[in-house]
Amino acid sequence: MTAPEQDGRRRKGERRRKLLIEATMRVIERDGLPAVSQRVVAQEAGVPPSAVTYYFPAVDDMLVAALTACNDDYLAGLAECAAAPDPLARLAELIVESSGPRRAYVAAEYELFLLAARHPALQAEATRWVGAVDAFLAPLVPDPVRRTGVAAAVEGLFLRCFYAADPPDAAGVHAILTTLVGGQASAAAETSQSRSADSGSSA
Amino acid sequence: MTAPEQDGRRRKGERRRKLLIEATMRVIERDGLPAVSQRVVAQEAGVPPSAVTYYFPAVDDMLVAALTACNDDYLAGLAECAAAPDPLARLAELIVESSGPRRAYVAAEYELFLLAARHPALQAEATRWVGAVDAFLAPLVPDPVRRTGVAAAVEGLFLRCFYAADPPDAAGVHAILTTLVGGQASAAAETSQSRSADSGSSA
DNA sequence: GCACTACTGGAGCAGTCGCTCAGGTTTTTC
DNA sequence: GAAAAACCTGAGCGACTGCTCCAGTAGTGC
Repeated sequence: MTAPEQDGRRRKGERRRKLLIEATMRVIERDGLPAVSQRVVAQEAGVPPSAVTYYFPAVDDMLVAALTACNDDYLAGLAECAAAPDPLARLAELIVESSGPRRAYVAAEYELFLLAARHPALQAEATRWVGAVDAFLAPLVPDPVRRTGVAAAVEGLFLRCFYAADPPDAAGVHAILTTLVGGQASAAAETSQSRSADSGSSA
Repeated sequence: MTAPEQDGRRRKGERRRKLLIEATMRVIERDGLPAVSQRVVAQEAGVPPSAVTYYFPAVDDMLVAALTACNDDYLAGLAECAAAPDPLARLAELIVESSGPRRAYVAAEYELFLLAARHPALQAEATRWVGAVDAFLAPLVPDPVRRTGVAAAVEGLFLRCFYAADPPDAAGVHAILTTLVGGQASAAAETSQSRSADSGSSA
């Protein structure tokens, strides 16, 4: 009765499974979701095509696994933002990363949303993400109507950073977020929004 | 020297070209962008596969044409919103339609954004849409920082209406938009935003 | 040693893919 | 009428697709 994580065979399998998911993400980033196929991913990962079939019975399963993993990653990033001293500033950084090192993840995340309309398993993932964003914003934006609007803006900003020719920088995104959250603050106020006054007044 | 629009041959060709684009949109809505192929679109349109090749030398050309047509359609819708007595309310209706009769167009529009990162021709289309939204919001939101935020929220709301299991209704979207635009107005303010200073926005 | 399980990977099948091509029909021009 | 232009199509080629099958190998438990 060896535990799965101690079984050398299973550990090797898990490692390879992860390798395949990462390869899938790279393919999505480079050539888009339509380019994902067993053979392409296999070559990207440096494994024979049949290995892909072994870990993911169908291509669809591989896609779901990759997109779910991507969502996990984003949720972890969001949790990190919430724990930061200035959550909104950290979120702005996370958003801006979409134009650089994390391009693959944004592409995958939005392919996820698009696929969610047709795929029940991914519908749940999309809902999970939306719920997390709402929870993240709750302490900062008490009004639920405004909060939904800010959440929508976060989605839009992710998207814009991904496809725009000249994406905004972290400071710009931060200014936008504070403006939408603050409400009465008209222009990009230089007030560092680091005080936690709003967390106590309306909890 | 007959004008192209009077030539019976060309008119028939244009009609068929339009038919193919509409078929492409239907395929995108039903099975997603990866499902688009010459043969599938041909069957959807009820024409032989070679007819697709005749009008669109490559599948990529067909995709670009369909997505551009979709963008044209959205830009026309936005122009109509700007001309309405209450632009924001009309925009809310346009957004909510994404969960119903115009599902195909939202799917296509976001596939456009995703493809834009890789395809120059679609990059220009995406920029055109973003510019139009900005122009639409300009009279309503003077502050450019806030305006960019509201524009991002509009994108996010479109997306949410598309994939959400229970999408918001027009009144809800309208409340969100007025809250974000109004700034200090916390809940859905009843202020009718019916000034007609935005007649200059063209295209 | 043995049986058992997890993983490996080459071969191959039926189907679809994008795309070409040669020849056909309809419409316009002269 | 003839010639030209635009539109139309069935056949088919090589490449790729998802997926199956099955004879292997490596690691585990006894």
